Amino acid sequence: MPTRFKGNPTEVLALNTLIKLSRSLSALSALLLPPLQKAHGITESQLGVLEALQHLGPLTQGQLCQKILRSGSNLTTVVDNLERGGLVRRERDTADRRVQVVHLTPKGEALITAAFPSHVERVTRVLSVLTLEEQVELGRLCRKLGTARALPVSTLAH
Amino acid sequence: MPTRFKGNPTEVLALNTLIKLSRSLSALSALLLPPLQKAHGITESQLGVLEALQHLGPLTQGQLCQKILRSGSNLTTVVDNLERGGLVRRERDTADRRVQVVHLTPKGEALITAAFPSHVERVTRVLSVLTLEEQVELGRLCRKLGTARALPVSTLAH
DNA sequence: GCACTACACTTCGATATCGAATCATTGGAC
DNA sequence: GTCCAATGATTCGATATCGAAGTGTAGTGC
Repeated sequence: MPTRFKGNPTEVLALNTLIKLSRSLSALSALLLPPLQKAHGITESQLGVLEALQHLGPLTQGQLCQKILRSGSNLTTVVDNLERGGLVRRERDTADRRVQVVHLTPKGEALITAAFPSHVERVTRVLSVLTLEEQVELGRLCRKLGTARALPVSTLAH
Repeated sequence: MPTRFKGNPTEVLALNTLIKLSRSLSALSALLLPPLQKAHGITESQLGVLEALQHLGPLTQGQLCQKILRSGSNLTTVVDNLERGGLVRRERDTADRRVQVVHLTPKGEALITAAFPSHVERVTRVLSVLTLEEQVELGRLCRKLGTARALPVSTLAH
């Protein structure tokens, strides 16, 4: 499974770590998303949007971009699909007419209320292959990784 | 950033751990993929296929599916795009005519040879926000997570 | 040698995802 | 008031990704 790349040990470690990270998330997604799709007909991104709206109230599309870490153009598509399914509605902000505020509809509210608990249960069940301490440590490492920045090219020259 | 979900602590921990895992990978992808795209015009999946072919030699599409953990239909698309770009070619297996063997072309070989070292360097640089020990531990936790299985529904009833 | 099952891959229709270009609106400079 | 730069969202064209259904080939049982 690990890379066959012949590099120095630090490079091999970094590559293999990234591969494991990527594969673990793929594996989790394969376990968690089909039930959402089959039982409620929604995707991961749609769940993210619905959950944010339920817990935080109506949000602008820009705010939703922040929440689900996707591009603006992607968010337009996801909200389009949710709107077509009658789960959310857009409302133009009267103060700033560039802004679209996204609201949960009663149907969307009902769906997320029905879908989220069992999703949480599945997540908890799947993550339970790690002890609670391991989950904390994994979270810490991921959080630290998330702070990585692309260094300026000049630093390549050292 | 963490979920607003009001559940028991175990559920909240599991959800937050998953969110951090997902966000860390998104953050890494945002750093690593644009350079690949800009400098060489290839995507992450295409890199995965080209790298596998370079290190392992010609592979069937089924074998490539195993390597990059994607569905067969997706692999068809990715190989289609690589083939259109002249980076790989398909060759029908003479012994079993159902099988397509994917080969690197000289152009593909040149591209992956040019692209991979700088990619590895970027990966190493970005992962270096973690110590080597932390990378090892992160890899171990991810590996363990990847062994998670969906439990049968009956186990929900305890 | 025929039928049937299994397997490798492709096709199809859908959603996700991005970046670049575009559109509409806002708010500031003047 | 007019121009202009910035901002929020959409559109466009591309690739990725899936599952379901379809195609063609292999191999098995009889």
